[in-house]
Amino acid sequence: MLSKEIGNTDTETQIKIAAKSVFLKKGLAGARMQEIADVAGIGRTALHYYFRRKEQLFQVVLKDAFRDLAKRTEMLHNSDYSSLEKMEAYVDGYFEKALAEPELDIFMLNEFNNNPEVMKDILISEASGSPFNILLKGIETSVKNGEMKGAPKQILITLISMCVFSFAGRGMIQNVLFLTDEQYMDLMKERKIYMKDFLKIAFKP
Amino acid sequence: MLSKEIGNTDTETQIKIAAKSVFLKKGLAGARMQEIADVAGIGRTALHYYFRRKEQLFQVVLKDAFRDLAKRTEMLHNSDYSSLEKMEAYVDGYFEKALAEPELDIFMLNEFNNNPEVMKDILISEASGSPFNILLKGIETSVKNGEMKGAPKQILITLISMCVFSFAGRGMIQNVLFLTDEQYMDLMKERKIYMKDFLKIAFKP
DNA sequence: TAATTGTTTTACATTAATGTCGGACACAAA
DNA sequence: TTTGTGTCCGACATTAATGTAAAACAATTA
Repeated sequence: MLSKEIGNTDTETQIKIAAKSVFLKKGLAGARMQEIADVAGIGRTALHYYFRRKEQLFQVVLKDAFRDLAKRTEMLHNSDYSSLEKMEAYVDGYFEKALAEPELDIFMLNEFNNNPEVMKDILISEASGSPFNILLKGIETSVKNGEMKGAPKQILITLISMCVFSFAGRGMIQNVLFLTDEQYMDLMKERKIYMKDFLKIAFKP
Repeated sequence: MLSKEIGNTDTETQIKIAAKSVFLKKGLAGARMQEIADVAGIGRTALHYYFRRKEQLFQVVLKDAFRDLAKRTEMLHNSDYSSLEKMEAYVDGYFEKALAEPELDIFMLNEFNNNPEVMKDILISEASGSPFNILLKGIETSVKNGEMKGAPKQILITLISMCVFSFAGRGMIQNVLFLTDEQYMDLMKERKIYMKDFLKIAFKP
């Protein structure tokens, strides 16, 4: 009775957490309702009671995940940093979140490729507006002001590449450089510092 | 006797081509034997005749795909370019291949994450040795010589990021920048030029 | 032509996963 | 106590995908 109240973790959020972890690892097609139920610690039919179909559950998880990703750049709103400072802040925010949940990156990358229409819907429905566009606008004005050099879109892609790939490419990186999980994590912490330095000089006019 | 003839121009390679295209789009779990058979223009059971099980077919496709990826850096062997020249050559080779088959990147990225052991096996079994290590060695000596600045591993990851993400992140890029397929392709052609320029200055001491 | 080999198809068995339905159970309000 | 509500489970029903065995077919070669 009280157990239910205290553990603010009611079944529904338990399920969402479980589903997220399974979907991140296996993708939509690879995920099994049974496994999600197991992870959530409930019966499979109870799972269906909350989310009638797998697709439905997936949509919910996807939207949440996207919101998480978007949060990584939340700090950029209303900020009056310069563009370079914004980039630094972006990197900081990004790496902080990503170090805690490295699987999210590859998942989002896949979703953007697999059902772009869905992602487009989500992008539109999120009032906040795409965080990337904020960055792009900033970069564009910086280039005009002569603070930065290069084609704005290319600069943006370079920045995103370096952030996203660092985590989405985890398997590749570890395999190629023969790194343990700890070594990888350490390398990423180092990379956060490295990138902030790098960006400062790389786009200097 | 000669029935088999040179070059399996026949069903078997037809199957491999079909399987590759389906696996690239849907992944292992999402792919259906029926669909592969359809694409190959044969019956589903004939497919089983050639490759008894889906897993087996997948392995074959995966190895071939990896070989393709590795080929992108083939030119670096035995070359006596400087490290920067090697990077340029790498970018050239990479973009050339990737522009022709953009889906390969996200596929490989996923495979490295999903079954790293398999990828490790492939890496080892390929006598050529990991192409990335050739790059890394080159970068390391360049840094020692004072031709380049920065931690070698970070430089390598930056380079790979920029190549791989450009194509693996296609969905994300198109969605965020509102690009049609043509516009995306054009942007990538532009990016190839941009990157070669960029790399030259970005790592200068 | 008959035998041999290799290929494809038909028809089926098996397995696995999803989704649904009726009830069981706990708790709360009347 | 009864009635109602929300939650969860067991037992199906359904569907879909995989894999296999045996027959049909085609092409080649003795």
